[in-house]
Amino acid sequence: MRLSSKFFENDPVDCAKNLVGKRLVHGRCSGIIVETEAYTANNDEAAHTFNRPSARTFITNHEAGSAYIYLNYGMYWLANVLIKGNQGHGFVLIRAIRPEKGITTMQKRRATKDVKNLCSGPGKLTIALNINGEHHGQSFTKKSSKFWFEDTNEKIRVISDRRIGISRSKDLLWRFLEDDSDFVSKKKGR
DNA sequence: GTTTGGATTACT
DNA sequence: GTAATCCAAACA
Repeated sequence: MRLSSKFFENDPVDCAKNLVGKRLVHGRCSGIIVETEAYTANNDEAAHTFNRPSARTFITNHEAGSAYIYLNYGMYWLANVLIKGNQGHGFVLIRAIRPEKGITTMQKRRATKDVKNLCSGPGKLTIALNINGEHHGQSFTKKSSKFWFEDTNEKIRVISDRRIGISRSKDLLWRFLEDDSDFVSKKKGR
């Protein structure tokens, strides 16, 4: 079952947690999400909404479940889902997936054979799945969507950790990942 | 028009 | 440890 827009009309932090274990599909490639991060439009200094008017405009002009995709460090596309909850809006950054289908295609795109290294980071998975700026603003939840999320029967132990690569609001435990997974960008320190 | 700061990755 | 590389925003 594809996730409908209802799924993304919720609290961004809950959505980030709940997306771990779901399947992300684009074309013939797919994988199980093992790592996400939440960013909220209110009171989160690390979110784009804090100092980017364009991000706030994006929220106003798009539905829950739309893709917010941007170029980071001038080289890597990062994929987010727009979340619009009653309590507040925000984004969920997809940070890592465990590859399922289309592995040879992904290996070619990423120029590596190591499956554990294919999609273990936000910039890596967009390359492997061929997601880029052309997809900015497109929907994850429509019938006509090129990419979408699916429910699964995965039994995954989800743990929370501090978000990675940000300088502000570092102490919030808004990174969600599968415990002891080999497919995440970074395991939680013990 | 110029400067600044990134939600990263691969390589040494 | 650090180079690679570019856009939006802020400033002048």
